[in-house]
Amino acid sequence: MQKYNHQAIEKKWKKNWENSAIYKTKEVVGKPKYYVLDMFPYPSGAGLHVGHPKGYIATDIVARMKMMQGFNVLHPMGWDAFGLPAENYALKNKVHPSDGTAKNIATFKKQLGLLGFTYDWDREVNTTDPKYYRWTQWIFLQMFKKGLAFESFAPINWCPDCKTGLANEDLEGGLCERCGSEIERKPMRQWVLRITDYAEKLLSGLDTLTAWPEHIKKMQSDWIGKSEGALVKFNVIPVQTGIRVKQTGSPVELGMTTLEIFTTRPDTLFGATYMVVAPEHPLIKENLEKISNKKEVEEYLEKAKSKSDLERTELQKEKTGVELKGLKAINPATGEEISIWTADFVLGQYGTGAIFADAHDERDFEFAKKYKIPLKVTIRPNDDLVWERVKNLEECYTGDGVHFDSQFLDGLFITEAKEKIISWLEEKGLGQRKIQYKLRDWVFSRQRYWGEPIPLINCEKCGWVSVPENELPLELPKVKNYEPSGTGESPLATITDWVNTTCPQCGGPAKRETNTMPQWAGSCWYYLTYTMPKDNEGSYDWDKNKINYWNPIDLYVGGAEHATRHLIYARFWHKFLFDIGAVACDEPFTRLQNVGLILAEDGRKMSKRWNNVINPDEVVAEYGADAMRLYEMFMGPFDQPCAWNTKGVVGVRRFLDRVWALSEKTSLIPVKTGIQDNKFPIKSGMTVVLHQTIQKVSQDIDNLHFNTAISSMMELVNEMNKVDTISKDDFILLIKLLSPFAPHISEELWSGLGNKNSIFESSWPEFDAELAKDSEITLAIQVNGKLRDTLNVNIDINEDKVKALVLSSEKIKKWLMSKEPKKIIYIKGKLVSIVV
RNA sequence: GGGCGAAUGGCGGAAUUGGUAGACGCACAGGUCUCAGAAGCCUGUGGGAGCAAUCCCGUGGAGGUUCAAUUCCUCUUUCGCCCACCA
Repeated sequence: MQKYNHQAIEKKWKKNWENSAIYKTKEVVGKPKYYVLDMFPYPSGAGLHVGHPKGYIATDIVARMKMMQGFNVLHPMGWDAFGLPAENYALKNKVHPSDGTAKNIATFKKQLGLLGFTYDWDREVNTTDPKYYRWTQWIFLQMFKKGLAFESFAPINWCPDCKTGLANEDLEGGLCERCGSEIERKPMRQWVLRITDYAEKLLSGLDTLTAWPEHIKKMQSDWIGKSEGALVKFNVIPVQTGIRVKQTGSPVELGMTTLEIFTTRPDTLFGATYMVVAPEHPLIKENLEKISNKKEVEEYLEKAKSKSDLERTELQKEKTGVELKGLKAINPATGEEISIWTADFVLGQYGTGAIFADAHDERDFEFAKKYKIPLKVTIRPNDDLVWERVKNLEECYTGDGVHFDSQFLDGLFITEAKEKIISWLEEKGLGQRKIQYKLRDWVFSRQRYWGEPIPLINCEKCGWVSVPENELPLELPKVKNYEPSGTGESPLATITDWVNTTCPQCGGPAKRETNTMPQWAGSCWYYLTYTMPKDNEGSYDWDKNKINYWNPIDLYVGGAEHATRHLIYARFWHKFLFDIGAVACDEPFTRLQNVGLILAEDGRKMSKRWNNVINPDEVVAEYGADAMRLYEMFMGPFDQPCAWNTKGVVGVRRFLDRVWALSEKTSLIPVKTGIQDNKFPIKSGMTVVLHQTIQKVSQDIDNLHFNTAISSMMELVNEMNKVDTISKDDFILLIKLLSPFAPHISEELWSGLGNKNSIFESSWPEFDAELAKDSEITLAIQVNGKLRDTLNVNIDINEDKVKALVLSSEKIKKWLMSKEPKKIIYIKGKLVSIVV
């Protein structure tokens, strides 16, 4: 018997699999389909470290089991190669992004190849391939046609380091998610996608995603941030040195304007004692001359403007603001005049950029205390002690209670009061019901080179016109200088012969849009491409039959960091495609699983910076791809972060060595009949534990509990090691269970048993509940809740017999101390509990 | 500040409609093999007491429910992740 030589075996089978094309995606009629997908990587210059393949190993295991279970399996891989990381890498290493990307893809592909995945490389996609982004552009044009893509000049997030505008989702606490620079707000011309039109669908769709982790759904619904409330109009009037201007003439003549606010608590309107507008609110600019402390206000605005977003959030402990003297608002419910303030804790971009303030909101309460603005309590808490403090304005009460001093709301609790006042506002024309979302529209253009060109043309006469669909793809021109200009113009703007074109509508002179799409564009729909057929030139066909055959994805695996970006964006695009009839399902990912990060041995993230990166190539060379695959699945729960430990690889390698050695024990035992269809009429000594393992491993793979699947196989192997011989049938079952995890060694052992086909063309072992049943079980016997004895009995024993046996046990007699048991509890197959 | 999740031996972790805590692996110790070492194999391995049988304690901490709690409830500590003035 030769020693297990992983290098020779893995090389042999990789080559063999390539030649036999067993991983080509099949669409056999009558078989169910299973589409299992990883979030595709962007091919960075650093190559893979051992953390990257964890998710890929998991999907590969699922894919292989599903294949053996008789599914048509689609398990593809591709490259998300546009965007800032690829471009920054290229700039740093002085290579053209397209050359750098091609090189990195080759490295990634080689590294993935070492691990023996089942990818069908005929279906590989690359987002930077014009044949691919032809359809990215096409989808964008459909959105443009439907008014979902629009030009905006509003201030956006600008990263001075990356020299580009960014979406809200690209920020982390006011910093650029990519480079950590402080973000500025800069007014710029932008293309924006109206994702907010889909806010409600994106939110309600979450309820249908029963196979998604709850915390991811929670993150998405928080990000969408739905609030139900009302818009309320306040009249604003000028006052002169405290004396109101006499009310004669029309409101307009009086200089009266209205200030609209959004609130989720319209029921506190009777207690509104002041208002606050954001520093950028137009009310200030429009009424500047009427403001008596104009100078003070202007100084405050100047200060607020110079504060970055980061400062604004960091300085949140202390709220600042200034009153707009000379202006007053009229509380529409009470008719009282109330003061108006500006403060930067009110955000210009949310709601209407203005609020009314009352005693039942923490921030309003705090601000009023600081600036000694009067407050009026209108809700009485149930608890008298709390009420005492609330009444004296010592505590802000935000909970439910009975309204008072609120006219027709008196005596009502919050929910009823809200309903009633909204009806009243609507009746009087003072306001209306309103649903507000935190989700912002998606800033979709980047002032960078390495992205999909936005296929629009600006004509002096016709305005923005689509590039005709039959002219797609609009290819990204090759340029020498692709560094970002920093002026807010894309590097493409300098290529005049590309920019200057003619209008497709009127034929007149026109200019191309020079901004490109963001990194996230290509990943919004790539999973559809894997299912689209290609013609001889490699062009994709939007073949609805094929797309709708494979989609939606049955299992999608990737990192939790994509919860609020890729996964929201992709759902948005998919829902749009559904609405225009381009796809048949309205959610793209039926089931989602998160991969837990693999940390370095020192517990930190693997990074060049810490010099703690482990390269998979070396692990594969020393211990084998099978050991590496097995270890990454064995190290802990799949969705939990876990530190790498090379000693652990040694452990699973020993396990593989033991499996290898086991094959020796099988050589003299003939194969029983019926092996091919997994029927085992003869019970061997191993049958019970074997069938328990079949059940456990099959269920665990379905649930992605790989660590316990592996430990149960280890237990089986330990059992097999205890006996002198094992039947070939039993051994075959073991290697079939092992094969999705460790494909190379399993294939070698399978072929060593004389099989001519691949183990992955054989069928998955079927679990037989009858065969998995133990005939004898161990009962635990407790006295007063403490374990005092165990009892081996036949599985079919009846209750009376058990009780008699228990009471006759010497150990138990000792603990009963000749007292009469008060109660005897028998849990069938588990335990007997005696109470004295 | 808010939300979500977690806490089990020296380490990674297992155990859920509440039912024998510590499976499996690592590490460690003893043995075997060897001239010797490595590897492999066998045995042991939560803490404490005892020659032993056996007993006591034990799942971050404090209570509670129960015949029985790692599991359920209340409070609390620590850590991780996400969001962060969203009216």
